[in-house]
Parts: sequence; C-alpha cells; structure tokens
Amino acid sequence: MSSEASEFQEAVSRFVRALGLHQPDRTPCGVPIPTSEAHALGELARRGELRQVELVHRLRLEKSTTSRIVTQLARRGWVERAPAPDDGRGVLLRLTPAGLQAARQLAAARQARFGAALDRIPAEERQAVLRALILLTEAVDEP
Amino acid sequence: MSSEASEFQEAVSRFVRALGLHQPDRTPCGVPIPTSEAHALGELARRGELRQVELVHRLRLEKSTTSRIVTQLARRGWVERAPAPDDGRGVLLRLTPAGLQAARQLAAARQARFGAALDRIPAEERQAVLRALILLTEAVDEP
DNA sequence: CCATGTGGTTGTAATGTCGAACCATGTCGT
DNA sequence: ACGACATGGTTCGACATTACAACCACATGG
Repeated sequence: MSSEASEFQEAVSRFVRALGLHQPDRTPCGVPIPTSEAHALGELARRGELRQVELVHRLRLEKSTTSRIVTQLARRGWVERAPAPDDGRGVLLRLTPAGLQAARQLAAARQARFGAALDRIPAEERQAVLRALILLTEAVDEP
Repeated sequence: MSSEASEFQEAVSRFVRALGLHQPDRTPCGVPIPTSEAHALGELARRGELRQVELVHRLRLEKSTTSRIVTQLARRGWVERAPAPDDGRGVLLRLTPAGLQAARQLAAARQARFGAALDRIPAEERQAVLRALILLTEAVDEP
C-alpha cells in the first residue's frame, strides 16, 4: 500500500533525526567518538577477534575508510592489529584491555540512553517494538 | 531490563548500518543528494511554507548549517527565500514548482525503497512495525 | 608460473557539520 | 522611550568522515 510506504518514510526520517545521527563526531548517546568508530568497537566487543575485511562488510564502508577507522582505534590504544593466521594478506583485529573497557563504557552510555527511551515505552509493548525493529532491519537490509 | 536495552542497541546499530545512513552525499534511497537536504525538502513539501528557524528545529542542525542547506536548495532552484511577514528577522521558505517536483521524485524513490522493504514484511505485521517505529521515535525523542 | 582476484594502506578530493563572530530585528524592564 | 538582552540569519574557518584511485602483498587457478 502506497500510503503505508509514505508513512514509513516519515517515521524513518523522524527516527533518524530524533536519534541525532547527523552529528559526525558524536554518537547518538553523546559519547564523543564518531558513530562508525563506535560501531566498530561494538562489533569487536561482541566477537573477541575480527578480520578487518569482516569489519568492512559489517560497517558497510570502503576498505580504505575502515582501515583509517582501525588506525584511529589503534591510536586510542583500543585495538591491536595482528597478521591473520590463515591468510598472509589479512589483518586480525583484537580488542586490548583498554578497548574492552572503552566498549563497556560505550555500552553503558547506550544503556543509559536507550534504557531511558525504553522506560517511555509501555512494558508490554517493548517486545513488539524490538521485534519490529529487527524485522524492519532485515527487510531494509535485503537488497 | 538491561538485556532488553542492549538488544535495542544492537538492533538500532544494525538498522542504521543496513539503511546506509553513513554515506554523506547520498540518501538511503540512492538519490544523490545529502540526507539532510532530502529531509529539508521533505519538511518543506509537507507544509508548503516554513520558517527557516522551524527547519532548524525539525532537522536538529545548527542554524549555520541549516542556512547553508537552504542555500544549496535555492541554488538547485528548489526553494525561494522570502522575508517572513510577521517577523522582520525571519526568513520564510517556499518550495518552487521545480522543488515540488523534486520532492515528488524523492518521495517516489523512497517509495520504491521502502515499498520493497515493506513487501518483505508480512502484511499483517506492517501496522505493528510502523506503530513500533513511531513509538520508538517518540521514546528516543523526548529527553 | 603467470594472470587474476582479494585484503590493506596511503594520497587526494569532496562534502557535511559545528562554533564563533557579526548583523538586523524583536522584546522586555525600568 | 531607551538601553540590555534575546532571537533569527549569514559568513568564515576549522575539522572530520567518506569515497575513489593507485599501489603493494599475498592467494588462487589454469
């Protein structure tokens, strides 16, 4: 239904704006690092190690951009580059202890922001909203 | 619940990435204009006229940035600046016919993108997903 | 063993955003 | 009425994120 699609456009626009995603050097949670770096940190925290090329796919960035982001994270002392064991070309990324701590702080900040948001959603709706968001992501993702 | 909040973080991150929102000079729908300009155009299309300061609030940008965006849109021949009738300081923005057409094309592109996404969501879920997105936006917006 | 493809890095350029300085106009208190 | 302050806009300078192209190293397949 076309009216449904335009309502979605609306809703997505508003969501993006409300989230404050246009600010380049600050995450939506207020942490003073770029959003992409935060996402990279998140991916690394979830898995312990990650191939850099995998990060390229997950962040949907160019390999050059990804390389720079990793350099930034390394400069902050949060990740270490190591040669990939099974492929001489590859780079294996690993979180340092400081990086793990930073990831935890970031998670806490997000917790604060999204936790507060969740409090404004009726408890019985939360599961539905989360499910909807996941569904929507899958739907948008699939090219 | 904290596990709920972290699932949300996950879900939001994924959504943002899947949407491709990190590309500065291309909308998620593939239209080759910056996201903020697209949003500005959308706001102007919905209301016919808009005070520039209103755009600042809706886009959540600095007034300087907003001014530049409006200049861009004017350069494209899509909006006209006029003095606000009730306030000598203000600027009233109005869509030109070309701007209206551009807005329609943009809407069509979004329609194509989000329509395709919606098709991948079971029909009986769509209302729930839309509702969830609106709820989530309000929840995130509030602070 | 050469041709081609993949993973990474660096250089270059384009672009989006903010903060500050500045101007014009409105508003409020005395 | 008049000065002090707030509001709406513009311009300028700085900074940051991203992509594309060129290049290198390693892998893979005929």
